[in-house]
Amino acid sequence: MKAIVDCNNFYCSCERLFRPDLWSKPVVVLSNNDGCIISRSDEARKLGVGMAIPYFQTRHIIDKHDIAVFSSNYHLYGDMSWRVMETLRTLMGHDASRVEVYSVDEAFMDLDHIPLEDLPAYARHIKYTVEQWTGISVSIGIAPTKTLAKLANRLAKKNKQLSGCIKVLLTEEEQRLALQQTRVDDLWGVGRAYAVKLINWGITSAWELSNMPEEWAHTNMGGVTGVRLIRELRGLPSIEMEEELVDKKMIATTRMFGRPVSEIREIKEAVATYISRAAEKLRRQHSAAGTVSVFIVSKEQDHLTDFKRGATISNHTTLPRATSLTHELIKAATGLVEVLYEHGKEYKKAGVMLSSLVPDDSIQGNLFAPHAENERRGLMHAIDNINFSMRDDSVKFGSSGMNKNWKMRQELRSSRYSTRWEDLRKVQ
DNA sequence: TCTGGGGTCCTAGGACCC
DNA sequence: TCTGGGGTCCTAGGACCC
Repeated sequence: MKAIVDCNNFYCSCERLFRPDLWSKPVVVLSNNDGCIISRSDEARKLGVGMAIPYFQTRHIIDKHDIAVFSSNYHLYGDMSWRVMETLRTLMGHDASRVEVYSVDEAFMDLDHIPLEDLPAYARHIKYTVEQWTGISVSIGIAPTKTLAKLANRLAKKNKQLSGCIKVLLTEEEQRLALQQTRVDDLWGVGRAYAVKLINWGITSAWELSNMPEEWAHTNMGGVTGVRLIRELRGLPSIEMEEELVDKKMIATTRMFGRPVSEIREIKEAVATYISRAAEKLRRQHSAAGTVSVFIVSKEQDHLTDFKRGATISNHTTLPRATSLTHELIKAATGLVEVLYEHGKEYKKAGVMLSSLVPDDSIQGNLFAPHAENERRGLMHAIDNINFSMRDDSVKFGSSGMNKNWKMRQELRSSRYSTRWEDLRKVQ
């Protein structure tokens, strides 16, 4: 059997850990640039604050009820996430194949070693332990497949009082009932596009979908993906646990600007900054990139109605040789900016992508490379170490700019309680 | 005025080869 | 006049996830 363990309102829970005064108060956390609501406490949800809604649109509710608002604080969430996952790994005897970290606030667990009749009690044990050790409350769904476990988890969250945040689907009868209670558009693996199709075909419940033939799913729901979904709903495991720590195949850094930008110098600064960040991620997994891509999005008049479909233009460069050196990547990327940039336009967003990743086998120093290059590699390493230990961009390249007027807004960020000495809570 | 960021997997179709 | 078939690799784009 598989379990999914999911932290309740994760970002809000993290913020509350260090603010006991907010423990039963409504709280929300905003996306980068203070754009959208990306986490809300149960109290905030009950007051009518929507998920993924722009901050300014829900501002009237927030002000009226004096809801606590935080900009996102990823240092804090990343650290708390690590603590939760370590707890789960400890419970599994550090058997790496039994815990798959699925996202910052979710993990799948393989519970095949626990007798079926013990699973409800074992789920309570997991929940209790995580809450004791980290202060974060979790919901747990358990079922024969990942997809059914996700579905169980959803049902557990829907009625926390009744379920105690735990739902276990052991028997076929329990699974059938759960499928009948779930709409297709609430399934893991069914997004907006398929939901519209399915409902047009008259398939509205997960139960109905599970009874469709596999060939039909192959034709109409993205080939093997659709077949796997249907098999999973029927209790046949088709999406296996994944090994941890697989290297990324693509690394991206993209951001909205804090205000519209029209000067090429500023766009280059931003792109150089994003490349520096992406190159750090690249070196952390000991990879080198063979392709650099850049995109910029201009500010269109109709962005209010259709803001996602902005006028995005992008281009990429294949490097003569894969590299992990920041300055080489910056050179390629700023070159692309010159190709893409149009004088007189205003831009609201830019991003970089590193792909065609290969192992950086020259990390130890390449015998045939010029001496100067090995020195630069040493410098990269030193910069990464300093930036990591300071948990900030203490050292950076001149081309990334010093003023950064284009930088995103983050006006309401909490302290980095758990990762910076100067932000540690003081006990009087 | 104000709408996030970072990924993965899969398929179709074109280019190219024999 | 007559113009195959099958394989591989790559890319773009669509769909999904949190």
